[in-house]
Amino acid sequence: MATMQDVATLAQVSLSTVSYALSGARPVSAATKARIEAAMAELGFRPNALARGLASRRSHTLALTFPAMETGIGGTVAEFVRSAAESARRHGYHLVLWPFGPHEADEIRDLAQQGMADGVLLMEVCLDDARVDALHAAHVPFTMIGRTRDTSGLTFVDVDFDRTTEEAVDHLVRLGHRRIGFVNHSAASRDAGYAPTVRAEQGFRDAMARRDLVAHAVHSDESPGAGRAAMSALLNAEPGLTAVVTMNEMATFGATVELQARGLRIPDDVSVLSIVTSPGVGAMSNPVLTTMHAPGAELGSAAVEALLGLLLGATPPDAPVLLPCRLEPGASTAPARDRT
Amino acid sequence: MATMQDVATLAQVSLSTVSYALSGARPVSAATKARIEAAMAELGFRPNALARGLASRRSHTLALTFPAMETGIGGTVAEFVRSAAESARRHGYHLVLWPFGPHEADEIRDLAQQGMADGVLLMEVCLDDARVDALHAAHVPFTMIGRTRDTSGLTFVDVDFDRTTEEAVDHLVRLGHRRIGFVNHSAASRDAGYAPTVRAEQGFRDAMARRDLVAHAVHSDESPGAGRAAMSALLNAEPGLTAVVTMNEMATFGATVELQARGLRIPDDVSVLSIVTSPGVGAMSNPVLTTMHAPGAELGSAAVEALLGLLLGATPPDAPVLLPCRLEPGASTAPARDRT
DNA sequence: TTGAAAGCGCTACCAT
DNA sequence: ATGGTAGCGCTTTCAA
Repeated sequence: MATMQDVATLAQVSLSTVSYALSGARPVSAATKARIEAAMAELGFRPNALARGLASRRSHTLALTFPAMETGIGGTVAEFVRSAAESARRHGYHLVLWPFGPHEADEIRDLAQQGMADGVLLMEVCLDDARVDALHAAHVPFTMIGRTRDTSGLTFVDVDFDRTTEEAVDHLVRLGHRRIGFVNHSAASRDAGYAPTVRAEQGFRDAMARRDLVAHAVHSDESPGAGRAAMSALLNAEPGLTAVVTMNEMATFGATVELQARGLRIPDDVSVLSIVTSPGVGAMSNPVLTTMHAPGAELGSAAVEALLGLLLGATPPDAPVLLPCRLEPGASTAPARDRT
Repeated sequence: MATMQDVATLAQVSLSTVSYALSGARPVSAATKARIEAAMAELGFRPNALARGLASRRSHTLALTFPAMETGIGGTVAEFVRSAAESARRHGYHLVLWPFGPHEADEIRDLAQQGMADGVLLMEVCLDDARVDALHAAHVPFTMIGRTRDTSGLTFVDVDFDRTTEEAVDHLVRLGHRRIGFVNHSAASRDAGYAPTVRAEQGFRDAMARRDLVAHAVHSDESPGAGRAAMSALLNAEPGLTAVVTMNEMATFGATVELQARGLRIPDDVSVLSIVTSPGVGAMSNPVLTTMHAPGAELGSAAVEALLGLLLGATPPDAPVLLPCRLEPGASTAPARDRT
């Protein structure tokens, strides 16, 4: 492998000039630059990333803590990861995956202090998250995907749950629905401080209250069976239900089954609107679900850019990035038909 | 940040002894080792990964080319990525994501030559793959996920399509089915040399031929609409069809819709067996699909271990890893009922 | 069992 | 506009 010194010798310039020609950190005459580039091409020179990192004290690598994804995650996370990796690359950075959960704050901090990454992207942040404190204390630059309860002084990107639930309810209310249910993630996730579970429910309740409507919200484990039971519970609590908002993909599939089992047609009798969904899940149902697709890709690039901003010295948290889910029309929502 | 020299000074030993105490590459007396460890703990010492990599000429990082996932990827890839990242970590390696497609062989080679990664995991390998030639020519250690047409001298892990299709057909034939269809990935993917499309169809045809059965195989784009059309084509070609094997998740959802639309019940009239599936997709249908789940996680760790083997000098390709998909019983396959 | 020192291949400062 | 050079924080010979 050719080194920078080899290039310098061949181009008959000093090593440092080659370095500057490459980084552009100081002007190099067109003539010498041309000779250097010719030499680099001839030798097939590739600058050594580790040497560069060691000398410059920047690894040009970002770390992404990769969630455990026990269950039906996948889609949204995959979109996010891919977008983050691509965005990092566009900015000349690598993305490394650190498969650590919320309880391994020390491991994450230790790795960060090994200098393999210049900053950390923290996925699936909980309302109270030990990793946040650990990284903060260690002065490791990081941005959160999601956000803790208190975000003062922290950088984050997140789904705008308030706006998403507001728009979901708005969509249904405009169709004439007034008896609307909500199938959330599991009670366990809420107890674990999983923020989306908490924020979405609050958003849904607020949106309903704003319209003087009664909010029927239930939790469901991430399985069709649990979703079916949740739908059943919802219908028992409010027999006149005409629409349901779901934020739990596996449960949604069970919920539609329960509706069918009761002889309720989608969307004629009950509208189903699935929010914060992965790409493609809407198409997996019949009829195709109306969904509000989680902005995984946008969050991925936004998170990378926020972190790079931090690295460049943007001490104050830039305008927090809050993105709503976009409505993707399907065939599972329709005007309300009274069934009381 | 404390350096190794700081530790050495505090422990009153030489820098090299600290290094050896850490790596174990040469014996260090228990007493000095204890002093060194105390010093490291006191200083909160973390060895610098870049310096280590530069000096040892090993980055302790593996690169994973991350597929573009234009289409319904997601689940299986996510499983694979997570498992690979975890396995790498267990072995003291990092996993970096390189978002490059099959046509960016040069970029992948260049990055590999920057020394940021000791080896490359190549996902979604095509039958003829430019990346394979590029990496081979550049002497970059790599292992393929999937395999090219000619695998001589190459290391790979892959789904055992022969065994998977054989077991799929076996499962159905044991249930009395003889008129069995196959819904494959798109014709475009076959034309692009996407190996699973080619290998699965061949495996299906072989399995059917072995039993003197007629193989009805069709391609379908990755969408429910295309899947529905494919199912329709299959039924028109063979009205007496009693079972269908699918290897296309989005298409599977459309296929079941087409069956229902024709008044055919699953599994009473037609059995559906979905192969090489992502986790959880079976549960998204009603009835729950019988599936053969792609061994994403197993492939991930196997791929990492194969690559690490290469790095340790295992020049000869170790026993190639070929893993079949495991049957996960659902409610979509049942004994055949003649409909001719 | 331990120490000293020569790099690894760059960046960035101090020169000129 | 260019050159010289001191590190960056380790690994790994070579010596003792």
